[in-house]
Amino acid sequence: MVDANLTISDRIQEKLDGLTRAERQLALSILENYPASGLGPLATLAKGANVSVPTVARMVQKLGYKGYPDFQADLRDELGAIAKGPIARHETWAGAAPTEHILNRFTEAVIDNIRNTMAHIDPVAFDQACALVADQRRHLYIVGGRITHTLAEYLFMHMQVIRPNLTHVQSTSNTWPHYLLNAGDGDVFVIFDVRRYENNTLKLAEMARARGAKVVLFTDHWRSPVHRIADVCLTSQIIVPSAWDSATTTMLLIESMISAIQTLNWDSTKNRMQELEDIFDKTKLFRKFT
Amino acid sequence: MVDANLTISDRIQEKLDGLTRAERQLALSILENYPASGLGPLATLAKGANVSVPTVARMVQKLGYKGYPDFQADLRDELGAIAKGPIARHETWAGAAPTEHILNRFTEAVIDNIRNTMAHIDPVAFDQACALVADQRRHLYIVGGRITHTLAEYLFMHMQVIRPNLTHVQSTSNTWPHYLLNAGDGDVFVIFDVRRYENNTLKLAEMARARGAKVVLFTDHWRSPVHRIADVCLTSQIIVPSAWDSATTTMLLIESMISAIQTLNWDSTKNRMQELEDIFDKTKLFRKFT
DNA sequence: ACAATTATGAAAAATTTATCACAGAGTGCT
DNA sequence: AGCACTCTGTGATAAATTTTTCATAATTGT
Repeated sequence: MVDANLTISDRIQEKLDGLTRAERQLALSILENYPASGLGPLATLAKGANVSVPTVARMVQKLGYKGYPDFQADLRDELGAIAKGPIARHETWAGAAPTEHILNRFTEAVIDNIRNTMAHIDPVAFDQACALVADQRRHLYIVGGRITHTLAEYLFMHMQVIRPNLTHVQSTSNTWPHYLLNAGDGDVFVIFDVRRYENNTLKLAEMARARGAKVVLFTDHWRSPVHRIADVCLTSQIIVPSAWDSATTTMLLIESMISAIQTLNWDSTKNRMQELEDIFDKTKLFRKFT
Repeated sequence: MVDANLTISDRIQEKLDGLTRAERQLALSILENYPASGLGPLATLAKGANVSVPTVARMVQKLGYKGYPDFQADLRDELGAIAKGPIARHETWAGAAPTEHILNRFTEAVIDNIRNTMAHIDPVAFDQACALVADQRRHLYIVGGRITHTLAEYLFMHMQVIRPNLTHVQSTSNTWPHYLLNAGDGDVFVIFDVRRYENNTLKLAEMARARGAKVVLFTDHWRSPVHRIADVCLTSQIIVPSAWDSATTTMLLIESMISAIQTLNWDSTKNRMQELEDIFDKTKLFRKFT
């Protein structure tokens, strides 16, 4: 047992730097489901963090405990102390900051956006969109606007790993008409368009449609005019306490889509990822995971 | 393990009448310091309630458990569910889709990431980071890597509106040494580095630091090696059911930061936004809001 | 008040759980 | 490229905790 006035969670975070890879992996696993996971048997904890049993024993010693049971005893004490005090209901997200701190206000707004977006989304439409984007026979065009081009790029980057035959187009660039030259029947356009909707984007969507391409639209819940011609429309709520709109919810939809498509195309994705790994290994662009 | 939707505390109270004297004595003792006392060794619990060891074993069996460890496991599960809070416990987000639909699974993971990130963030560090990035006397460099360059760009785009005197650098590009030439004392580097940590990014950070610049790091909770030299380190949890990591939580932090800085610099931001509007109006790049 | 029944606790047996010592793998350094 | 280093996991050993057994005490019904 060690000093008080400092939760074990704090202590772990503090010592995080002094820990080795496996130990840190373990420490984070403990914090992830704190404190419940630390109150179970050592072996269970080790398994949950994908580390070996002695790693746990070593880490708790580094934290200053005599052994795992000692650590558990302290955890239980802490739990007991919390339970006795006024049960502060989790109204705040960043626990250490007041409710009015921007982190809490912003996070609350984003959670609300997510809840609303998910409540109104049509899973069938989402699945359709995924199927279209996953279909390797169709050339895939990903289109972003002024603000949304970063989102478009994020999707593009991941789709590049999953499948061939795709292009990133920026509607704000004046080169996009050139891309349309090659687009045709059965191709797919994923278009991002949120407030302030862009005229260029609408034009591009119309022309793509005229050429017989499918259109998947990511927009906010006021809906870009593109939605009238889109085959599938995915809307997100984007309201936050800021002068700008939030892209977080849209990002969540994009990542869900990537995850879904990766599953649909898993065989080819797996191979392509492996190849990518090999290339990175050869170029030694990245450090080994530490 | 038994049915859900009923806390163990409830179940004990319910069965209280069916228990014998010693067992009731024990039950009340458990409830007195719930749930901490039930998570310790059986013998300790027995001693605390002044009953014998087998009494405990018998009572948990009456409650429907196979044995004491089984009882403890259920207690821990309950504890885990409480800690996650009512919002995270949401089972389905996309109401129209089944729980196993990727939208629900993914969203749940992201909410969990957000909760964890916010639980462990240091608001003081966050405020410091905001102050550094907001300070217009310092030149601001925003650095992204292979995956993170979209996030970096997103921040860059917004900061461009808020303040002058900033540069977007890509650590994967081989032009970054040129940017460092101009960097010096008192400048600020916002660096994004998540798994697979990039050697280039680390080098860049080191050199920036050597030149007397401040370093603000956005990373995942395994922490990029850059964190050792960073002045402020903001970590996000990024685990999702996918072959890739999630950028959504990091996006949330970035947007919170933008919102915070916009408030700090509100006078200048307001003017700059107005100017931007005027320019857009002139170029007629965007449709009027409909 | 006595017998039958049930509850309780002490102690031993069985099982689970934690600790220790050692060897292999991976890293970084010269 | 080779050596020394640290870190990590496997298997063996020791410790602890839980379960079971059984004898005794308390309780209830007649």
